[in-house]
Amino acid sequence: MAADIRLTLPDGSERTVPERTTARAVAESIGPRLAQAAVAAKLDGDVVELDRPLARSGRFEVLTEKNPDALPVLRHSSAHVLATAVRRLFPEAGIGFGPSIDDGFYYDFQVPRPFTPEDLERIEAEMQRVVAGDDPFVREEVSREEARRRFAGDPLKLERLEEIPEGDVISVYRSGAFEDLCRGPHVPATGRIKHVKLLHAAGAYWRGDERRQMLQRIYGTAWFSKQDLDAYLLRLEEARKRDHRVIGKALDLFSIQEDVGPGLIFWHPKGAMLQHQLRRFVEDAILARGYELVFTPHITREQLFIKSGHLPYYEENQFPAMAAAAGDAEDVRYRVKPMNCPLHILIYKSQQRSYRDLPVRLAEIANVYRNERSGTLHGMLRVRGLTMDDGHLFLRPDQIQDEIALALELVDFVLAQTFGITYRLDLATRPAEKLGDDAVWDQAEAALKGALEHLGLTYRLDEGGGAFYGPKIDVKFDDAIGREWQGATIQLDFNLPERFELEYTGADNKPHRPVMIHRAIFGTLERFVGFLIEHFAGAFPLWLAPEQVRVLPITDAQLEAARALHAKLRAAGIRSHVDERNETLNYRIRDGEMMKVPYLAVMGGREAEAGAVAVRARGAGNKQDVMPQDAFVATLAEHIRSRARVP
RNA sequence: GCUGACGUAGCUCAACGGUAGAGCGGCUGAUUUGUAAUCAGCAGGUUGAGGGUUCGAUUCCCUCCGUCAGCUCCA
Repeated sequence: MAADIRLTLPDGSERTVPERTTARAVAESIGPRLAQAAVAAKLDGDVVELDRPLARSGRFEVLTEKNPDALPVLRHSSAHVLATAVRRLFPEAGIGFGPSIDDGFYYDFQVPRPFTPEDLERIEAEMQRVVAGDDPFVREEVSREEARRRFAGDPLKLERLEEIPEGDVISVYRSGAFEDLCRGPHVPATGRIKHVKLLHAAGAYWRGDERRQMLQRIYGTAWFSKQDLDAYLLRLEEARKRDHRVIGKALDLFSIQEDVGPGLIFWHPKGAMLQHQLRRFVEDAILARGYELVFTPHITREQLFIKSGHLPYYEENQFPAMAAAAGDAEDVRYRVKPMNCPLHILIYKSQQRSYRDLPVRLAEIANVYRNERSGTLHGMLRVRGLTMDDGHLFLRPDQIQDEIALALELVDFVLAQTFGITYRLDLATRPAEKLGDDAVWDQAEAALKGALEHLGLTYRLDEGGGAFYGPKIDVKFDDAIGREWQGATIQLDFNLPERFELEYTGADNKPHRPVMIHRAIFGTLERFVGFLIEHFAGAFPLWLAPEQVRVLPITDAQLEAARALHAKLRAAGIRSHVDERNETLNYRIRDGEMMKVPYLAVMGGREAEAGAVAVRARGAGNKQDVMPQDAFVATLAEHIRSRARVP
């Protein structure tokens, strides 16, 4: 009666087994050791547990601990073990969701008081007892009525249950005394979870909605081997050393001062040099691409932002209004700008534009201020005083595709070709609170999508992630500990031209409405420099490094020769200084390496006499390169000119 | 903004009801050094701010400010 199904194994061979054979049975038929090592199985890309009867033919694979697809299964099961332990110690705890995430898992609990670090220790110890129990994970399919009965004491689970569409399978997983409404899959038994560690607890809104209750979320990580777990914990520690806040302090790049306020960056001389070089770089790049630089005021009458729609759509991110200026009517108020677009629009509007003039490309590296919520601030990566490398393009509709392509080319030139950064693209569509009609949004979203697809770029869809005035293509990157941030952005806008009644005169001698593109390449200098610090771990390429060469005379006898080399470097535009401190050479080399200076130029008696220099490149250890001073200067000057990624 | 943890010398950290300490860094002196820390001495703190409890508070309690992690929100 049972029909046969055909399973295609990874080696290409086929196996015919009766329908409803379990994955475990198939694994056993392949080999007992494979069955021993099996964690779960995969049928046509879907991960299933070993005891699940197979219902259809397809590509079949046994997942062992070596297979990366097995890790999410382990981690999801670890979340159940966590919940089991919490329920044992805190029987009154309500349960929310407990998924696997990158590198680990979490589980949300509804508890009368938040977990303390001591609670976490107790919970972790209890988890070890759950693991020792080696309870099998048992899957059961139940009716909606039965599920309601079983989760009667768990209001969060009941809420979730009611969202499962009629006709869908409702599955329940039980291990020991713990039962969860869950899709699975799971490892065979709790005993498979050996190398698990709880990391921290924090509040998290139920369903990610800040209007709803806050649950207590416990984060953990789980691995198949102790080595993997230790390696992961070491990786976290190493990442902490790359943190731009740590390096920024160690290399004296920037500070944030309580007297002045959170989210406001002090660029110290070395950090300011980074910003200076980046500004020069991007200004050259955009001037070569037909942009014109502008400068606009930092504060404007509030009326401008009412007209643009920033008030009220963006009001919660703006600083409150300032009083009227001397001589103004009393009801006039000023705002510090959170964006530059309305001001650039006014420059566009300051004269009549012909279709021949378009595209008009205006750019400004401008300071804007946004009233970001206090809990979101993060070093240089999320600040209240932002230095945007902003640009606004005013186009004829027929120029949209080309200009988006040019903007994407510029992004790639700066990020990938210059810095070697790999980035991801998101297409962010209309948000809930938005300006303008859906028809206009349809058009704008289609144009961005068309440009991405025309260029053959892969992208993710960020539903609802657009700006209030238009959809955008965002560039995303990760920080040292894997958090995702947005850098460059290209935004298409049909709304602001409408609100400001922008026009150009067409070939038909009639007025037409231009389209706008808002774009930033770095995003903001704050976030970009913060990211670069982590990307390079403070070891910036030569052209960007605040201090490019440090000249080290071995003894005072070489002081004059060292100063002479320094003068040659300076004359060639190279940022150098002489370390004249009364310390051993070893001490000064160590300091130079720790300060990430690209080249240490050691000047000893032999070199001074020969007009040479002993060059130690950053990170090259004690491998030194003795060369004529002129050759050294010329080589560096060329690397700087070409923005080579050295040393 | 919300939940929790944490704020001690320039930096990294000790001390946890009884006169606040170390290493690094800084300064001074000696040393003149050949590829990742030379030695010695000295200076440096109303323990984030304000209140309270106490004979006595860095330590316990409250409020505020800030930082960190997460959530939410965003370049």
